[in-house]
Amino acid sequence: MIDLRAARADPGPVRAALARKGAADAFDRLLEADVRWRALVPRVDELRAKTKLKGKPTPEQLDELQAVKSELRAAEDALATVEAERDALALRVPNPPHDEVPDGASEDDARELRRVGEPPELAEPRDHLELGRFEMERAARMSGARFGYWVGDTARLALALYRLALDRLSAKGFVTVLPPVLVREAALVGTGAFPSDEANVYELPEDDLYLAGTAEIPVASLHAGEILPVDELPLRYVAFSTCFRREAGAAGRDTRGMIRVHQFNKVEQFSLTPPEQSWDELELLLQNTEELVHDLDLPYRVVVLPAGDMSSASAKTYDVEVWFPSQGRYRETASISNTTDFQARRLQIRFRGQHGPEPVHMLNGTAVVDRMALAILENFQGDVPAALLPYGAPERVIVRSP
RNA sequence: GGAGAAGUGGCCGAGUGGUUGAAGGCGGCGCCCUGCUAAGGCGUUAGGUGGGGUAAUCCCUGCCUCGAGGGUUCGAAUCCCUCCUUCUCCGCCA
Repeated sequence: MIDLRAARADPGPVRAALARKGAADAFDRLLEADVRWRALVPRVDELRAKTKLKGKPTPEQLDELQAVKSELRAAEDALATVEAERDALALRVPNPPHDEVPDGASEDDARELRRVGEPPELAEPRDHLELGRFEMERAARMSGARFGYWVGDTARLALALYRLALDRLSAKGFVTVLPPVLVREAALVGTGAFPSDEANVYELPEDDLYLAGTAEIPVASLHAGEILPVDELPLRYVAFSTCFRREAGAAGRDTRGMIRVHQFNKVEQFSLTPPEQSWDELELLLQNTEELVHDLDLPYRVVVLPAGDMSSASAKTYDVEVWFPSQGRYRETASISNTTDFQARRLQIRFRGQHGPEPVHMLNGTAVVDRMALAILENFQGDVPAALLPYGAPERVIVRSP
């Protein structure tokens, strides 16, 4: 949710920023509905004021009140209609991108910040399907395409990866969370996943519940509706969860292997900060992710996503992309975003500032994800980085059958 | 799944149809008092939103909000309905 009052006071810059996300039109329609809404408010307020009495009315007053009331009903209905239109439009306006975010809407428009580590020289790299045990055909017979079992050493590698990330972040003061992954619609609206990315969310209509595509969804709602004491900020969490995505619109992409599946596990960082601290916090979350990838000896690069390729909630997103030898390119394995006050407005998470309650800023970022375990398999062709050995990973992933 | 009770401001907690957006307490903030500390005194302190004024972090003013949404009534925190949540008991269960 954008700051509507600020936007109508000075719409120019907001509109220009939103145009970079392709949302200038949505913004215009919102402002137009807002104008109509504000035009109706004074009349309704005036009629409501007329209905207020301090004691029992006289018979003459009663007659007058009846007349006012029917007029008021009509005015309130009109207001409610316009208000619903305005609110629906407001949900469709994304968070304006930060000035440093590049233009463009495709992956190719991302701005590369740096490359760290050297891709390995491999004559004939085997891919993760050969190096790990995923049982994709058996999974497909059970659950369909884009599912896989992690079995044996392969599973232990993944578990060690999660434990490494959870331990590291816990040591940095992030509070560990195991959240619910079945959530109501409000949690998805609150993070901006609805209505912008509705098609990618699994729904359980019998129970009015949805499967969260990331721990960001339930963790963002942890403090929904609260006014937080300022001395408790920043609040930092690290959550482990299974993530579910329909991958609608990804037909034909990454059809081979475990790169893009409907269900995966992720360790996610999440911060709530005062507004003036959120850009430093974004760098901190990125640094945490880079440390993990670096300590896993994975070659990677960092990019800034272009305005049109970010989520609706994000003002600026860094992706950490790890080298995949079987594909000969870097692939996204982490996404770190500052949603500024966008989610905080929707979820009404505030802190008590100098001049009353203000929305906090909220940030989320991948720490580690299953896809990194695939990269580990491919970059070291089955050998396991030393950092994972204390967490129960095998020194070398051996695939046994059946 | 069945039966019952309850949801009020940052927190606790009064309030069963009309000067109640809401007593009192705690916490917070300001001032005073006291070598320091502790204690004490006085005052202040819900959120949202529309409009107006100003150099303004400010002031004036309208409206909405007592879990959410509907309804009854001239008038609802208070009565009715639906939903959500919490607690107690029973049943089931990793």
